[in-house]
Amino acid sequence: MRDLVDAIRPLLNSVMSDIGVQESDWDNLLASSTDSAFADVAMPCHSLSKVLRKAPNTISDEILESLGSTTEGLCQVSSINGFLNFSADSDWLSDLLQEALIDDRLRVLTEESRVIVIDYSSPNVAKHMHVGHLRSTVIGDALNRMLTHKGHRVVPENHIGDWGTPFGMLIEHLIDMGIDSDSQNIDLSTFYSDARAKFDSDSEFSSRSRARVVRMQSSEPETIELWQMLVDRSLIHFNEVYQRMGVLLTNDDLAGESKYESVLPRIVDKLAERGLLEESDGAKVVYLDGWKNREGEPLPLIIQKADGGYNYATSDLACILDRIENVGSRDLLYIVGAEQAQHFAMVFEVARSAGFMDEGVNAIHVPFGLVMGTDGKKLASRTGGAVHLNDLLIEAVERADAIVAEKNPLLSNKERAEVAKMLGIGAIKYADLSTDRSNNYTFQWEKMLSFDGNTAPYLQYAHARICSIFSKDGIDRDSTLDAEIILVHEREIALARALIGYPEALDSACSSHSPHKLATQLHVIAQAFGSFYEVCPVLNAEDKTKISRLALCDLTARTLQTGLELLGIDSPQRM
RNA sequence: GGGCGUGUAGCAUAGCCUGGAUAAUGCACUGGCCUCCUAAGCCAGGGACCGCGGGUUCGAAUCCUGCCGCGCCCGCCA
Repeated sequence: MRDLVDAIRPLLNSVMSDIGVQESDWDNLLASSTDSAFADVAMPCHSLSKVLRKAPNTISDEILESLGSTTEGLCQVSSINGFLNFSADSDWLSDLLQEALIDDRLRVLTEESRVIVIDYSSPNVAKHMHVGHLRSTVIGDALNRMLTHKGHRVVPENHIGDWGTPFGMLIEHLIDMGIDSDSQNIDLSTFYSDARAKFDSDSEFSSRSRARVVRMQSSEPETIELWQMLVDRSLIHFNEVYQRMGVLLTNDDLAGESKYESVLPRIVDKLAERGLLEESDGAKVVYLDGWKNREGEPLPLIIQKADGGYNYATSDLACILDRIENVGSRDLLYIVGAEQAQHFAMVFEVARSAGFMDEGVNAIHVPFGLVMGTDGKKLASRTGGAVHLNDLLIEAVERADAIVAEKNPLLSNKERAEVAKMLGIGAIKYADLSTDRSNNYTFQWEKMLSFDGNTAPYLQYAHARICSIFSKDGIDRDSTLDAEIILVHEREIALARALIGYPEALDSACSSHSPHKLATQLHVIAQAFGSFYEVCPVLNAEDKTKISRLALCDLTARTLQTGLELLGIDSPQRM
């Protein structure tokens, strides 16, 4: 109810100064009511009793009287127990809805455009994408869409793991398997583990693997060619998964570790120039105040290993410099699991100390919890290994297909397949995006694919029901744009309240990087619609009411569809 | 041992940043509602010492503090 607060504030301004209360004393008292049963907006006056030396309910009574008729056409005001309660008038609500109706952006404002780099997904070359990449990819994709919608230039960066010591063994393994063979034939599900097993058991293999790393780092053409084969094979896999998931990432967004490899020595030099580097057991490290290891000794951030190799931290520092100097961004988001919180805290601190970023740069680790199985442990396959993301997505669509086939046998095979994809993928994404990302969440097929509750199918169904109203009578959706919205029934008014909360929820979701705040509001809207639709006939209503309700339906559908799209979820017309 | 996160009805969650009234939502449960626009839905009901103890405050799920449980992290992996 941000809009109502904004509308009431100027009215209170003069009243409050008249009774002798400074703006700073009441400014943040005026806010959305904690309980919508009382009011839309409320102002508790208890803290003012110190200033005015009067009882809270006397104060709220006085303010109510002073407001007089100024709130007419805006809201009803009452004074109870020291609270001023403001309830929006239906005319004011309908004015806002009509604004939204003719607005492609549904009253969502754009912000002053910033360049925002979002680092997400980050799978590893030569490995299958697995469930560990799910949340980063889904949350990152949603934030990408949401922030772009708010008017920012989002630069997605997929920091794939395509460099480092494991590539020695991977390349040698590729050679062993026959380099002439088509890279299409590389089986990513076993490639890495096969190579690792040989590396651990075969000393001849491990020694040539180590030699291969050196050749790779000196950019020996033959080695790079083999490396590129592995990368290319993996990109085909990544893109297959991304396409199936419907996320925005493409090859243009790749910013793998190999991209930064050549500038790492420069990073070391810069840190040395700043006097930050120290030597410890042959490694070059930075010690930061306040960080201690298990033994209580100073904990370093390792910049260069004793063997001369580099770590993830160094690559991250190079990334920061690149993003600020070359991409021109001052907003860096890292959609990475919560377990890496310490790593990022240290990296950001070093980057600041080294002058890579000043205080005005927002480098933010956006952490998330684990995906748990129903056994309460980190989700794993039956054999204990990581669950392949592709398999998960395929299963989601298969399960959705079976449900749709049962619920709506009339759909053609083609349409059912399309709907199943939207429902299945939507269900997985929504399950992830509808709760606070910092919680661990339990992966449950039945729950996420249920048509009841706070799920993607429930929201999609609400949308599809509205579409079917329009198609039933062959009514053009755009025909309602100039409709007069008349809110009479309490459930029409409840739906209106839900709808005007959309822009606010989106803004809140963006500023806190918490997509669930948008998801929660969409669920409120879908619920309010379901409740409205049950008792408010649309097509069978009289002229003006019918047009008004059609407009309300259209606005609801557009809000659900747009909101879901911002979460990366499609809304079928029929299901 | 230190750090980060988390704990809210049987279960899953929102609310915590920025304190406000009878703690909200979903699943499950109980009962009701289809000759009428998708019942894949809707309505009603029961169910919570908001982990525990202190503190601050007129007022604490929310802020501070101490415990407890759970998860994760704590030097050459990423």
